[in-house]
Parts: sequence; C-alpha cells; structure tokens
Amino acid sequence: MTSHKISRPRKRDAEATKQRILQAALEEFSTHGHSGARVDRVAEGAGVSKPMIYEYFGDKDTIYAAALREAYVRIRQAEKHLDLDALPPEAAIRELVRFTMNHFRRNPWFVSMLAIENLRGGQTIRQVGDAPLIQSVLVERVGEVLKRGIGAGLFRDDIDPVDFYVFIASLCYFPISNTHTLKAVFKLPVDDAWLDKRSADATEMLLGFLRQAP
Amino acid sequence: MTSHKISRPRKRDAEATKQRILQAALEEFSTHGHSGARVDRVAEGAGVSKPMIYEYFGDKDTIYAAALREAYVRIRQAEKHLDLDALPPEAAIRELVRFTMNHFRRNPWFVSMLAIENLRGGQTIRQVGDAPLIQSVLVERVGEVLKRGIGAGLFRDDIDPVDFYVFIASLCYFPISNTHTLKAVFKLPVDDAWLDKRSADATEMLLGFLRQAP
Amino acid sequence: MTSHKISRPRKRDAEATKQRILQAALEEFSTHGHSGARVDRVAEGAGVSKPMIYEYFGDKDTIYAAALREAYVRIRQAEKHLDLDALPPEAAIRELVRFTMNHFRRNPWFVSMLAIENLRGGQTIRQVGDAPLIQSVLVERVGEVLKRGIGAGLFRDDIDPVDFYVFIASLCYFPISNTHTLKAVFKLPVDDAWLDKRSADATEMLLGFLRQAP
Amino acid sequence: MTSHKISRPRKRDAEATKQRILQAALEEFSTHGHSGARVDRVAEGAGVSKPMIYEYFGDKDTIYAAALREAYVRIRQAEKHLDLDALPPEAAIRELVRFTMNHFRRNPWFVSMLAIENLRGGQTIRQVGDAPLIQSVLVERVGEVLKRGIGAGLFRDDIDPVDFYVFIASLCYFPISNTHTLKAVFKLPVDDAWLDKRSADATEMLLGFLRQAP
DNA sequence: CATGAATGAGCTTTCATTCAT
DNA sequence: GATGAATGAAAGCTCATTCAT
Repeated sequence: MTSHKISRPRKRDAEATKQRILQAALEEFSTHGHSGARVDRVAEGAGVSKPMIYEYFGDKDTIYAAALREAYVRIRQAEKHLDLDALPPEAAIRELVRFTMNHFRRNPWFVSMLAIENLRGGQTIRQVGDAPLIQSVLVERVGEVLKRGIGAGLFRDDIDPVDFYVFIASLCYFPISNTHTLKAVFKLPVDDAWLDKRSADATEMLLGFLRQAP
Repeated sequence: MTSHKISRPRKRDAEATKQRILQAALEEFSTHGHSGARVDRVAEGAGVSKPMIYEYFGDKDTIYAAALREAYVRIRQAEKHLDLDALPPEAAIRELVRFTMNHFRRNPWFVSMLAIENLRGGQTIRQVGDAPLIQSVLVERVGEVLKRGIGAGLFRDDIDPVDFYVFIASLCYFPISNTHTLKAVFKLPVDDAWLDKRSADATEMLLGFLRQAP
Repeated sequence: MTSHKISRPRKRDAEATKQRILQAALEEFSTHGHSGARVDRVAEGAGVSKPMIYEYFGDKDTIYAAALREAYVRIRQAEKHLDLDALPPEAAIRELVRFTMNHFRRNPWFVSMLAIENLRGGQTIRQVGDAPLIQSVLVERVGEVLKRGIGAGLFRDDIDPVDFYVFIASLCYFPISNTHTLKAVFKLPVDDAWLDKRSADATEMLLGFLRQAP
Repeated sequence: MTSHKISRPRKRDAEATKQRILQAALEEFSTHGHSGARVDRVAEGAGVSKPMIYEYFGDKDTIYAAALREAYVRIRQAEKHLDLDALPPEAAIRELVRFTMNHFRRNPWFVSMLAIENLRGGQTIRQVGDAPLIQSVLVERVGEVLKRGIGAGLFRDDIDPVDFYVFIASLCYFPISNTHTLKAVFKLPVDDAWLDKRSADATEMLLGFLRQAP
C-alpha cells in the first residue's frame, strides 16, 4: 500500500473522496487494529473532515467493514496478474509458492487485516459475505495446476485444491505475520534472503507431498 | 508478638493476587487485543480493585508485557510434557507435529497473543527479552530428533532445527489463527476432524522433506 | 424575448417553496422542540435542500421564529370560522368553550408550540411582536358575547374579556398539553369522551361564574 | 429550587455527590429541556467531572429520568405541608386553590418539567411508574374535602376527586406555564397581584361549580 | 494493603452552517 | 436559484489513571 500522501484532494468529487477515505481507513486499521484505529487519523490521512467519513460510512464498524472488503478487493485484483498457463505443472507450483510468498511480503497490510479480523472472531467477514469479490483467485489457479499435474501423472490425485492452497498459504503467511516474534524469540533474520530460502524449501516440501502416492 | 508470623502468608497472598491478575490480564488481552483490553475488566476478572493492579504493575502497557511473558511461560511449561526420547526419529516427528497442532488448538489464547504482539510490531517481546524463559523447548527437541534421524541415515543433514520448527509451526498455526476467515472465505469446516487430517498431511509433507537428499 | 414572462411563476414557486419549508418546520419544531429540531429533517420534510432553507431564512432561530409566527397565523385563520353572532349569550359561551377545546384538541402542534415557546422564556414571541397577526380573534368574540350577556342582565359586569378568555383557555389547554402525565400519573383516560365531559363541566363552571353577582 | 452555588463539595461522599448531580440535573433539564440540556453543565453545576455523572447514571436519558423522578419526589414532599383538616369544606377548597397556585408559582421548575415531559409524549414518566412516589398528595386531600363538603350538604356528590383536582390544576397551571405568551400576546401583567386575583376568581368559579345541583 | 470515588484527556458521533459548482 | 459536498465546533460517552481514606 503506497503510503505517500494522496495527491491533493480534488474537492467536490464524492467518489474520489470515498476512495481516499477507504485508502486511509485501510492504512489506519491495518496498522492499529480495530480498537486502536482512530477516526481522526483516517480523516487526516484522507485529507477530509470527520463528518465526511460519517456521512459516507455511518460508523466506525462500517468503516472497518469497508476497509476489510477493500483489502480483499485489492488483493484479488493483484492476484489476477498471475498467469500459470504457460508453465508445466511443477514449475507452476514453484511459481505459485513464489508468488504467494511475495504477495504476503509486499502487502503486509493484507496479512495484518487477516490477523485483525480473525482476532475479532471473523465477525465482519462473515457479514461481508460477497464471496465472488472476496474469494482468492489463487484457489482456481491451484485447481487448474493440480489437474494438469494429475493428468500428466506427476501428482497424486487425492488432494483438494483448497486444502492444498491452505498449505501454501500456511507456509508463506506465518513467517510474514509472525516476523517480529520470530526475530525476537528465535533470533531469526527474517529478511528477504531468509524468506526466499523459506519459499524454496517450502516449494520442495509441497512438491514432495504432491509426488507421494496417496 | 511481632507481625513476623503473618508476613509469610501475606507474601503468599500477594503472590496469589498477582497471579490472579495475570490470569485475568491474559484472558482480557488475548480476547480483546491490546487497545481493546480494558483495565476494568482485568480487575473484575481478577476480583481485585483497579488500584491494586496499578500498584502491582504500573500501567496498562506493563500489564500487557507481563501477560505476554506469562503466555510464554505457560506455554513453555506445557511443552515440558512432551517426551520424544523413547520414539524413533520418524515417529518422533509425527508426535512433534501432532503435539504442536494440539498445542495451538488447545491454547488459542497463545495464538492470539502471538498475533496481537506481531500486529504491534513486536514492541514488547523485544523488550521482554528474557530468552531462556521464552524460547520454545520444542526447538531443542527438534534439534535432538533431527540429530538422531541424521545419525540413523534417515534425514538429510542440512536442515536447521529452528528453520524446521518454523515449518511445523507454520503448518499448525495458520489454520488455527485464521480459522474464521478460512471458514468464511473458503467455506472450510475448520473442526477437529479437518485439523487432524491437516496434521497428518503436514506430517507426511515434513517427513518427505526430511527424507529428500539435500 | 426577456425572461419577464417566467418571473411570475418563479415568484409563485419561491413562495410555495417557502410555504412548504414553513409547514415542515412547524411539524419539526412542534414535535421535537427547539433544540430537538433538526434542520436536515425540515429540509427533507419540505423536499428542498438545506442551503435553500438558509437562503430563505438565515439560521435555525429564524426558522423557528417563522414557524412560531406561522402557528399563530394558522390558528388565527381557523378561529375565523367561529361565528357566535346568531347565538344568545349563554349558548355563545357554550359554543366558545366547545370550540376552544376542539381547537386545542385538533391542533396539538399549536399547543406544543405554545409550550415550547414558553419553556424558552418567550424569547421569540416577544420579538415577533406583530400583534395584529398574533392576537387571538377569540378574545374579541368573548368581548362581544360578554357585552351582550351583560346587556341582557345575564352576566356580571366586572369581568375583563381577556381574563375570562384565559379561564377558558386554562380549562381547555391543560388536559391537552398534559395528556401524557395525566394518563401516567392519575391513570386518567384522556380520550374524546373524557375531554367532552371536561368541556361540558368547564362550561357550567364558567357560566356559574358569569352569573354570580360581583 | 435554590440556585445559589452548592456548598463546597464534600469529596468522597457518593450519596451526597449523587444528590448534587440530581439537583444540578433538575436545574439543567428544567431550564433547557431534554435536548437542550448539556451534561457538561450538569457536571459544572454539581461540581463534579462528567465521568462521575455517567458512573452514577449511565446516560443522558437516565439522568433525565432521575431528574424527572426527583421533581415529583420534591413536589410530593412539599405537598405534605398542606393541612386542611382544621378547615370547614369551603375554606378548605379556598386554601387548596391558593396552595396549588402558590405551589406552581414557587416551583416553576416543576411546571417546566411537566411541560417538557409532555412534549416528549410522556416517554419517561410512563416508565418511571413508581406511582406512590409520584402521585400527588393533593388528590387525596381533595377527596377528603369533597367528602366532608358532601356530608355537610354543601357540595354536589357527583364529582370525581381526580377530575376536580384537574380543574384546580388547569386553572393554576396555565397562567404559570404560559406566562410568557400571555404577556406577549395579550399584554397581560402576569405578576403576583394578577395571579392572586386569578386564584381568587378561580376559587369562586370552582365553589360555584361544587354548589350547583348535579 | 486495599478500595470507592474521582478525573483529564480523548474518542465517536452529531449538527448548524457554508462552499463550490 | 439550487444543491451535493464539506466542515468547525461541540455533544455524549469512555478509559487509563490517581486521590483520599
């Protein structure tokens, strides 16, 4: 998420204003959590007055819900850039893992929003529903790759794409989401090099798993 | 007749009170996060007056730090019950994964505290330091098991125990920490059965990885 | 082709708009009081934008003043329908009381405006001045009836018409203005039947008073 | 209601503090109405900080309810000082009217609270219920006097005490509650002399009514 | 030690009013 | 003339923290 000051507010443009608020809200909530977020800071970040925010969204919870939804929308958008069709199955898996790791690494605000929403018991995501907008595109890609791999006799055929995607996500999410405790507790150097190695090892692990007989 | 005689029980009481506060704080912070936690609720949960809490801890941040430390202490305590010495290397790995998964599953407050502290950028854990009290015993166990496995020619010899433990943790942590979004977004039934399957598959994945030539 | 031709309709529209605002304001202020009234709701009720309201009236206090004045204007208008000339004095008094009671009963917004303005210490009515527009027609009628009654030797001759009208008003106003507390505190059934009985009794009371020797 | 600054707050006395808040709330609500009342002013008037008020009462509506109840409690207290037993029936009625008029005149805050609560549709009084604390003592007195008058063959026997009390109240309430509009609209000099005359005339009117055959 | 009473500072939300088109 | 967009100022309410007993 680019945090450089939003370009000078073009006044009297409702849609643009709403978008600026959303952007600021996403920054604020992902950095401070739900209770820690301050509507004042959202207003300042968006370059608008507080009443505008309430005009457009109603109350803090609704701003949060909108920000969470926005997080998913953006991530989904970013995921569309992944194209695995040209790659053979195993290479596709490699690319998938690499992509996922980078995805989380470059969009830590998304990882934060996930953590925050889960800490809240998923109250909001459950209501946002709106599956098509929210569901990861990656799962579809995974499904396609697995099918190709199975067809080529390379992968076992008893793996659910969602379950498998959760493995990928698990391996990529944790080192990013828990960077700080990993550094402090295990003295790990959670930097790009370490994450790249992690990504590579995870890939091997996952491919090994896929190659195993059921 | 000095007051000497009762000074011992007093101390006992004080210690017990402090412990009750810690327990209440742990519950409060893990369920509501740092900003969401309320000192009033901690006091009520501990059955003491608010000034008591300030007497013992100073301010909210310090209570939080103590609760975080307490979380690690308790988890470390629980980890001591794991004994892998009697098991052959591969069985030991299986047990380790099983144990870790159950560990997170049964102590969701710990998972929450990890998420919370990481969202805060690890501010506190970095200061708590106190490594010996905090570092996971599991890493040592992992180290021992890996060594035995390497000695027996079963496992590759280029794996760092900490790195490997992080793989285990990744695979077990994510489905627990992100239960709610997994349910809402992927319609996954994140229940005991699903988690057991996950644990089993993760085990295979990890063993496969250990068996691979470097 | 000047714009002259449409200037008349414009004026008509402007006047009509102003009237709609006044109507909405009257509703709003009489139901919510001065502080409780919301300019937004007046705008919505009148079907115009807020700036329009400020264009026409200036500020909330001025709207209130206009609404109060409007209340008096309307009431005065309604009072014109009372014709006592054909009735003998005692019947005229009966009709007068009946009319007043119904007047308050059917125009509770007027009773409310009176209460509201008095709670505000009469700040506004004092400034509105504008006596001719505001003074009740009823007082004149009362004066005429009393004169006729005195002339006929039926009524005592030391009664001031205004004072007497205030008696009528007192007896009719209170049960309407205080309906809710009367219901709650005295369990009175303040409905049409009860008010009719009240009106009848009040009439006897007032006639008895008029017949008494000074 | 004495409005001179309350004697220096004796700190750390919960009951006294609560009472001071109640006093200040009564002043504030009766002067400014429900929406117009400011919690800040109540706090200042009571010599406490705002949080104290919320600690003791919860929210603005509850403060209002407590103030309304307090108004009734005080009025009932004041009404206890009326003793009619020694007076013959007609004198007792005279005294009753005189007392009621003075009651309203000296406690305008009570008249205001009645008007305010009625403007709110009696929302609160309906919930306060609590009849014994709220019902006027005067009604009982009226009942006793009427009974004595009927027994002495002086009064008609078809008058309900409550209904009759409402006549008294009507005649005394209106000139007080509507002082300001009466002054502004009818140029009436609503002062002590005028109110005394009113009281006297009302008495005659009411006695005449009581003496009439049914 | 222990606590009921109290508060400064800040948070979310509202509202009369104005700007800019 | 008309309005959607915007805001300064304040209102109700909360919370970490301290006082006084």
